[in-house]
Amino acid sequence: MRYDAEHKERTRARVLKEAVKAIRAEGPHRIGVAGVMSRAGLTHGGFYAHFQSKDDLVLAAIGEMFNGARDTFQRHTEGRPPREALQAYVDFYLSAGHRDARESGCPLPVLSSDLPRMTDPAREYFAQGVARLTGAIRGLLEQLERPNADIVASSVLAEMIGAVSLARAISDPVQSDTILARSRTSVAERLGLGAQA
Amino acid sequence: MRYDAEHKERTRARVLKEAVKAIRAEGPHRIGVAGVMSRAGLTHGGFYAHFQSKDDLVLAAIGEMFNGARDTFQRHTEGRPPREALQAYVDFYLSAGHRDARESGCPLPVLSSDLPRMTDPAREYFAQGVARLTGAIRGLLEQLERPNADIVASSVLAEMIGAVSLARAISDPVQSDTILARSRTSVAERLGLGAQA
DNA sequence: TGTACATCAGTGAACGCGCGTTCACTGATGTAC
DNA sequence: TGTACATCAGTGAACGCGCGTTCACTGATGTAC
Repeated sequence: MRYDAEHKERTRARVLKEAVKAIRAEGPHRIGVAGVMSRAGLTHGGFYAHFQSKDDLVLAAIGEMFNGARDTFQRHTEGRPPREALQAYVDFYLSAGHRDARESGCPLPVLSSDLPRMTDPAREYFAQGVARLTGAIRGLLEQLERPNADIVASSVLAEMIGAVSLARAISDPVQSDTILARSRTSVAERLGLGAQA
Repeated sequence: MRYDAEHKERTRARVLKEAVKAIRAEGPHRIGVAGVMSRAGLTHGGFYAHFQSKDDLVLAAIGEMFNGARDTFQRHTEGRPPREALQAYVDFYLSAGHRDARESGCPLPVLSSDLPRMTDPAREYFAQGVARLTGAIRGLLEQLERPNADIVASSVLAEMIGAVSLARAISDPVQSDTILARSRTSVAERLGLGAQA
C-alpha cells in the first residue's frame, strides 16, 4: 500500500468528526458533502472513497455522536459514588456551558426534532442512546435505593432534554438561564440530591 | 376589485396553513415553495404575490403555529376549575395521540432543535410561546396555592416537551409509550394531581 | 342594459445556483527484480 | 542499490436535478359610460 495501513481509516475518522460538528451546527439535512470535506482539508471528489452516500455519512455521524454521549456520561460519573455522579452529570447537563456548546454536547436535544423525519437506522441509534442513558441514571438511583427509579430516571432525562432544547432555542439569556436554573432545582430535588440521604 | 375584498387574504391564509403542515412534517428548512403552493391548489409563480420570500413564509407560519398552540391550551382548559384544567392539558400533551399528531400538535417539540439555527424573529415567537405557556401553567398552580409555582411550571413544561420529543423520535411503540407513561405519572404527581388536594 | 376598458390574482416558462454524485486523471509511495 | 511498474487516496471538472426567484402573460371579473 502506498500509505500506511491506517491512513485511509484516519482520513475517514477526520471526515466523520467534521460531519458530526456540521450536523450539530446546521442539522442533518442542511450539511453539505463539499463543506464537510473541505473542513477536513480535502476536496469533495474524494468523499465516495469513504462513504457510499451522504445518507451513509449522516448515519455514521449519528452513531458517532452517541458514542460520544456515552463517553461524556462516563467522564462525569466514573469513579464517583452514585450520588456525586448524579450531581455531576446533572450539573453538567443543565449548565449554560452545555447549552452553549451545541457542537460538542449531548446529541439528544440536537437531534430530537429531526429524528422523526429520518430513516429507521438513525432512529435506532437514538433509541439505543435514550435507553442507555435512562438505564445508567436508573442504575445510579437504584444504588441509592431510591423508590421508582425507572420512573424518575425517564422523567428526569425528559426534563433535562426539554430544558436544554428550550434554553438553546431562546435567545434572551435571562429567560434562557431561568429555564436551566429552574430545572436544576427541580431535578436535584427529584433525584434526592438536595439533602444528604 | 376583480375578486371580493377578502379573496386574496383567504388565499394567503390557505397557503400559510399548508406551510404550517409542511413545516411540522418536514421541518422549516426542508419545505419547498412549489410544494406548499401546489398543496394549496396553486402554482408556484403566484407565491410572491403573498409573501416576500420563503423566509418570510416560514416566519409567518411559525407565528401561526404559536397562535394555534394558544388555542389548543384554551380549548383544553377553558371553563374548567384549575385542577381539572391542568389534568386535561397534561393528559392531552403526553398522550399517544399528541405524539402521533405532529401535523397538528404543540409547535415546541416540533421546532426545538431547528430554532437554535434560525433567525431572531422566529426565536422571538418561540420565546413568547414558551413564556405564555409557562405563565398559564403557573397561573393554574397559583390558583391552587401550590408552593414554587414558577419552578414547577417551568420544570413540568420542559419535561413534557422533552418526553414528546423523545417519544416521537423513537420508532419502537413500547419504548415510546413507556416514556410517555412515566412522564404522565411523574408530572401528575409534581402538579399534585394524584391525590385530591 | 350593453360595451369597452382596467385591474390584478394566478399561470407557467425561464433563470441562476448549489447540491449530490460521477469519473478520468494525478502523483506520492510501496513492491518486484 | 537502482529502476520500472503497480497501487490507490485524493483531485477537480462535469453532470443532472431541484430549488428560490423573476417576469411576461392570461383571463375572470369589476367599473365607467
